[in-house]
Amino acid sequence: MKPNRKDKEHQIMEAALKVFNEYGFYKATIAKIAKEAQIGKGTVYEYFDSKKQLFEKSIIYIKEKFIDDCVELIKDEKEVRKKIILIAKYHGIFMQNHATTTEILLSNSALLSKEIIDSMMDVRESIYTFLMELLEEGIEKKEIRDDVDKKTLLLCIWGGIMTNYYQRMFLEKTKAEDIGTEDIVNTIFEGIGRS
Amino acid sequence: MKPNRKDKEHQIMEAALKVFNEYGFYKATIAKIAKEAQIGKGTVYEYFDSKKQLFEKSIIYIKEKFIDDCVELIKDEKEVRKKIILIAKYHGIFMQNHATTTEILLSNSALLSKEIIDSMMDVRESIYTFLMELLEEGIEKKEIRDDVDKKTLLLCIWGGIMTNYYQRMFLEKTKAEDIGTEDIVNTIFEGIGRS
Amino acid sequence: MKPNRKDKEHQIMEAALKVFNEYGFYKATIAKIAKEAQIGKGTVYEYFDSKKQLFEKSIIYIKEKFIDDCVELIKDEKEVRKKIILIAKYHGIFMQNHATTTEILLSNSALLSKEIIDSMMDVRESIYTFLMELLEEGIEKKEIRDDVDKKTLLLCIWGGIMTNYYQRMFLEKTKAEDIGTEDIVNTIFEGIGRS
Amino acid sequence: MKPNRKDKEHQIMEAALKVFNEYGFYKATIAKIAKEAQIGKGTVYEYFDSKKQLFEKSIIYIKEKFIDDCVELIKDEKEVRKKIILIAKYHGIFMQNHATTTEILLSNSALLSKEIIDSMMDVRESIYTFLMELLEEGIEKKEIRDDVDKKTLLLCIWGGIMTNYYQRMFLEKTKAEDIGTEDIVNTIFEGIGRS
DNA sequence: CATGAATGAGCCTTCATTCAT
DNA sequence: CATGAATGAAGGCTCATTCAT
Repeated sequence: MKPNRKDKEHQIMEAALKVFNEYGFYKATIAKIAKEAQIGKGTVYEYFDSKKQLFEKSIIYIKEKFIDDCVELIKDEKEVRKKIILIAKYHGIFMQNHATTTEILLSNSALLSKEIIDSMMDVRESIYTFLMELLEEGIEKKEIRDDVDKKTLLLCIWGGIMTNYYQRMFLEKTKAEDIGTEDIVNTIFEGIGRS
Repeated sequence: MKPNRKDKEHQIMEAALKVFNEYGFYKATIAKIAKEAQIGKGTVYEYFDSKKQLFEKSIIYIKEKFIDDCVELIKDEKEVRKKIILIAKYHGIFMQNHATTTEILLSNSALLSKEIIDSMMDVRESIYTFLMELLEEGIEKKEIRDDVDKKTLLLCIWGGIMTNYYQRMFLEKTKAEDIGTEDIVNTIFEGIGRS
Repeated sequence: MKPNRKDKEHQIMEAALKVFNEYGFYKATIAKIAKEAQIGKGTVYEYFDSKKQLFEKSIIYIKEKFIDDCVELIKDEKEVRKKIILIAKYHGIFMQNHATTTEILLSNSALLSKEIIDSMMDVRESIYTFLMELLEEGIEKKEIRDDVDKKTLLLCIWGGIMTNYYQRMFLEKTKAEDIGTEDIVNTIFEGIGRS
Repeated sequence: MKPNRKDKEHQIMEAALKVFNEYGFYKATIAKIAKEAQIGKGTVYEYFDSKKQLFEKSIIYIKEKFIDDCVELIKDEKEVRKKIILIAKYHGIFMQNHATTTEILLSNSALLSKEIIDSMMDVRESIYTFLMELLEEGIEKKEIRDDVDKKTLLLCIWGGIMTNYYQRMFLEKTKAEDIGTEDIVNTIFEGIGRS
């Protein structure tokens, strides 16, 4: 069974993600990516039109992988809060392996030209769509309050988790598995104010 | 009264922030910055050693401006929750004017090479230090719970606010002044869970 | 038979020598060298890391060519004095074609930054090593006196020849083949003093 | 007595020689020279039209100083061979202090653009003119042979001395005063061949 | 006169992209 | 299909020179 076109595309995207991750978009070079993928530079252009397109397709690819993994991960869990904890944990592991790229997807971007930022919006939207379904399930199950704008809730959850992970992992060099996810998620659920 | 060295430095940094903002670090060119500042390319190098240094000094400059403004803004307000609302609102306005650059400071970065990311840590730390003082005041005044790790609380607050603003402003194109800051902050204080 | 990597390197170095020769190191530009070699500017960097490296490799290349040619030239000549005459003559021709560059190798340098001067020492040393062998042969054959420090002898021979050629060719515009090499070498052998 | 125009010119040229010496022509900057001369950059241009002119006037200045010093130094010496030894020794000291610049004058140049090389010819010529007078004196006094072209003799003497000094001082890091000038000059007078 | 801030031409170097093999 | 040699546009940075003060 010889590897088909899709396999090669994946192989290139995996390499690209690794290199984008290590160097960021601008300092990542096609040469480095090709070397990482153990193919020739020209071959990259057989599968992708440009560096920009390779980047975009790579983050879409990784996003889909992330969402698929999440769906699988939470399928046996009933409680929404616990699902969120599972996703947050998984996201931590994911970040550890995909660092920069993951952030591009899930957190706020910066230093990118508007052009690149635009190319990431759709990806963010689909993450949010996935999370929104979870949130609606939580509202339905009366785990989550229904008296506040849902998008606001979503962004409070996600922003709280993301920012905690980002700070802990990238700035304080804590390992993903050592982060107290439960505390974070509980804090977001229960609020920071004194009741 | 002829403009002195500091004035020119500020003039260049303002231009730099505008251009970094518009194009991101890598696509911003010294030529563009010089043109924006209405000076010659060489002049930039009379005041800054390199593009990297100009970037770093610019974000430190804007951060200090942001913190100074915040201090001024909240000095007559007693309640910490309201102080946070004021800061969140101001931050929205600030983002509107400094967009990308502000985020570099306040949100999560991405796509940057590790080198640049490192240069931003100190800046982030000083923002967090400022916010932490606020949070400790809130704990003392019994507005904020004291049974959870303070850093976690801080990151939940800030992440929630930032992510909401980011999404609303950059992705949904809402104007800063139209964002329901109170709802966001209240949600973070009261939690997203059903009590 | 397509040209291989070595051929291209040589092609670039030949062009580089021509341009360094014409303009000196600092005024020679990669653009000029590339144009001379009839290739793109970027191609130069496929074969050499930097302008400095290109310069260094070029002078090493030309030195080796010079020494190889000399070895070939003198192999059938028995008398050392005549070998030296042959080398001096060949050196004149060589200078005519490589002017500045040859001098960098064989004469005294000047106006170079210390960095560049350093990079030339090894090259000079290997020329001297080659000539020293000749000199030792001359001592053994009793053609050359053995009561004076050998390095001093070497430098008197070479300095006398070089300086004569330099003056004649570059300052008086005499053609290499019109220089009375025998007179020069004889003068050095016999001394300038009245016996 | 306020310093007049000539004094300031000399002050600048002294500084220029120091800097040209340290960095070579191309890496020497007007900024460095002005700083060394403890004046403003603009002031240099009050006295000299361009960097090139400053360089040329500086080497002419130093050459005249060198020749004047030599004339003074040898005025009480009768024997030409000893005069040459004195000059060679003084030249060594001079090189030590003016290194690169001296060489530009006295040895063979290299790596310079033709333009600069041309500007040095006159200077070299006047050194040779001075030495030629000495040589003619030697011929008259029957210290030096008269059966060989005088220019050839001159260049053999000077080339032998210069090359020895250059090698010893710059490549072998010997101090000027430790060089066996007598051996060198004797070798040139007596020849390198076995009599 | 003296100054040094301002300038922009110019150059080395990088790298996405192309294309002949 | 796969390759990687070749390319040239583009950008950071330097520095001789100018000129307003």
